[in-house]
Amino acid sequence: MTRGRDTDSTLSTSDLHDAVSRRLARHDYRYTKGRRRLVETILAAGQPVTLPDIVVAAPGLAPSSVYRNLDVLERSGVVIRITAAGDHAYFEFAEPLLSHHHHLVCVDCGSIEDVFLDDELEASVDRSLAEVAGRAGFTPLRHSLDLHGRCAGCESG
Amino acid sequence: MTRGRDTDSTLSTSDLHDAVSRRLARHDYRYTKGRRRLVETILAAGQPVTLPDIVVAAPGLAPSSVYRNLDVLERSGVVIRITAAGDHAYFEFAEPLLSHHHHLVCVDCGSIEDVFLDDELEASVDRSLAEVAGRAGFTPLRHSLDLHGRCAGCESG
DNA sequence: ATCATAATGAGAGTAAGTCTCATTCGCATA
DNA sequence: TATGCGAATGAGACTTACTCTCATTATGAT
Repeated sequence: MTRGRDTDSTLSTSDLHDAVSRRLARHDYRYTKGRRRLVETILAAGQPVTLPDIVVAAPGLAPSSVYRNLDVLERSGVVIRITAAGDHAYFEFAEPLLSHHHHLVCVDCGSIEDVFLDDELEASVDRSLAEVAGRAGFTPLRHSLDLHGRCAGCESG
Repeated sequence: MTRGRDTDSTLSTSDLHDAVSRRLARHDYRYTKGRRRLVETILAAGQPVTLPDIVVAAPGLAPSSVYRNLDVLERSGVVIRITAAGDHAYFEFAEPLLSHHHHLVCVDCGSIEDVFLDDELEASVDRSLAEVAGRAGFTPLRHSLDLHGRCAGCESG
């Protein structure tokens, strides 16, 4: 049973590595073995992951290095940090390494699942947000649209 | 210069206290002096606030009690917790004590400002989210739609 | 007023995340 | 391929937002 996001990803694995390498180089960071392994672990997860998720899936990676490298990847625009409720922050690939999407956030267990909306809605959301932003002198960068509720497991359990 | 959210609020101050009292009672919580003062401090702020904001604005409130009571208010549906980037969580009144709205989140200074969108867009957002949620067996409760960017102060500074 | 129970607050405790620093690695150059 | 320098690593100390504990006090019903 494959749980990866092959169908959702906009890039092949090798293209992903190329893109990550380029983004790191642009910020004078090196694409080391550990960082490559970190990227592969996030990719294999196929959904937003926490630090414990990563360390469990890749025991060779030192927690302090994972924290540091998630920060490096975030600064380089490879990864974004999702600060949801719960103890840990979640990480996943940034756009456009992963195509634009949103989250189903479970208020019970804290799990986060990716979902995709149609482009028309996205466009009207951006238009409306740009309008209110302009009114407030705010410079828009990106929007986040998440649905909070109960996942199938927590609803039935 | 008044900075309160009188114009945005759906309730008068005394109606707010009534509503809070009712919600607390529904969960067998008491509306004590400290909790009343906490609610008034959040109201006076007129925007999402952190724990330090509250303690500075109301030095009489003990931090441990404020943490506990924010939790009580959240459980009772009086307040919501916004876990944005930055060190502290933000709190503001939950809907419908405060009418449905969204946030302009500054990626530089972490400040959060409320904005309001038109009902038509909200409805189509909810419709689309309900569709993808249903597909995933997810039970929707509410959505959050935030715009991330740079506030006027950080953009010019 | 009295009582049972909930709330308070000062401080200890927990743990996610950051920092330090001695060692190791990667990459550019010869 | 060898060399050297700056970046990366990792083990653990450290910071700090937040929670827990518990003795005391306030609250609301009778």
